[in-house]
Amino acid sequence: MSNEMTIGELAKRSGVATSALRFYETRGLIVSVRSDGNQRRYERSVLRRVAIIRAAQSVGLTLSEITESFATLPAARTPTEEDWTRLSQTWREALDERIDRLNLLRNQLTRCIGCGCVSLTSCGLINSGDALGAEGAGARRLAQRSTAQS
Amino acid sequence: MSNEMTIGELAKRSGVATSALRFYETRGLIVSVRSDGNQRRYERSVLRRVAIIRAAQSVGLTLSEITESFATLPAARTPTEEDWTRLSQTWREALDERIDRLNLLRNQLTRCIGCGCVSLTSCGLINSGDALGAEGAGARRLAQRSTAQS
DNA sequence: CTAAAACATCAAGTTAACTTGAAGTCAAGC
DNA sequence: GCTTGACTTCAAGTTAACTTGATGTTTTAG
Repeated sequence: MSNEMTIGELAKRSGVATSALRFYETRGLIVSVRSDGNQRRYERSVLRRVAIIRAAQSVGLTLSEITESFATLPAARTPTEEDWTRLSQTWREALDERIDRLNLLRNQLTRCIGCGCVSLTSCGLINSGDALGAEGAGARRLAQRSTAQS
Repeated sequence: MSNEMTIGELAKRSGVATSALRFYETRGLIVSVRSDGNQRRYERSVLRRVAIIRAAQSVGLTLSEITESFATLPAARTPTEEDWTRLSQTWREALDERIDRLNLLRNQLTRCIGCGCVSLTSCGLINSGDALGAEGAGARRLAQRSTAQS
C-alpha cells in the first residue's frame, strides 16, 4: 500500500509506455524520486498528471504547450482540484478556437461544393488570406497555414 | 503568355516555397515537364493543385492522405471541376468527423469543469476508452489517443 | 541464493514535412 | 560576353514525440 509506484506500474495504469514516461520526465512534465537502487518511484498524483497530459494531447496540444500550462501550477504543493480545473478552462478555450477554425473551413468548403467552384480566384477556403509567414524548418503543426494567392 | 510557369513563378503565386514544391514532386503530388535546360515548367493547372494541397493540409490532412485522395483523380486528363468537387466532398466528411471528435472532447471537458472533478475514475475525457493500441515509432498525429485507465 | 523480470542509461532510429547548404548549370539583362 | 539571379541535384539538418537497442544493475520469486 505504499504511496509509490514503479515505472512499470505507472505505465500499466496510465496506458503510457515506460519509454514515454521517461521521456516526459526529461521534458519536465512529470517527476519521480529514486529508490535505493536508483529506480524511479512515482507519487500517486503522477497518475493523474499523466492522464491529463494524454487528454491534452488528444485535443491537439503539443507537449510544449502542456509544459507551459503546467508551469502555471503551484510548484511547491501537489495541485488541487481547483488548480486542475483552472487548467482545463484554459484548454477549453484553445479547443473552442480550434473547433471554430475547423467549422469555418468546413463551411467554406461547403460553399465551394455548392457553387461547384473550387476556384482559385474566388474560393475562400483556398484563398483564405491568413498568411502566417515562414517559421523555420521542422515538422508543421495542424492548421497553420493556407497561403495561396491569385 | 505561355501555359507554363517556372518553379519560381509557381512559388510566388502559390505562396509555397520552391523547396516544398520540389518536395511535393518527389512525393508525386504534382508533376512538371522539363525545359531544354532541365528546368521545371509547370502547367497552369498545377497552381490549383498546389492550392488544394495546402487547403487540405490546413484542415488536418497529411500528405499521404492527400496523395491517396489524388489517386482517385483521373490520371490521364487534367481534373475537371467535378473531379475536384468529388474530392472536396470526401474531405468534408473527414472534417466533420474531426469536428465531432473535438466537440465531444470539449463537452466532456466542460462536464469536468462543471463538476470540478477532473477525476481519474469518473472523467470521461481522461478515461475515454478509445484505446488505439501501439502504432510504431515516429511522430504522433492529432487526436490519436487518450488511453488512461483506472 | 540464483535466475528471470524489471529497471537504468545513453545513443541512435523513426515519421512528417520540409529547409538549408554545397556545388554546379541556365537564362536574362546590359 | 559576362555577371547576376534563378534553377538543378543531392545530402544532411530540423522538430516533435517517442521507440528501439545495447549494455549493465535491481528486484523478486522460487
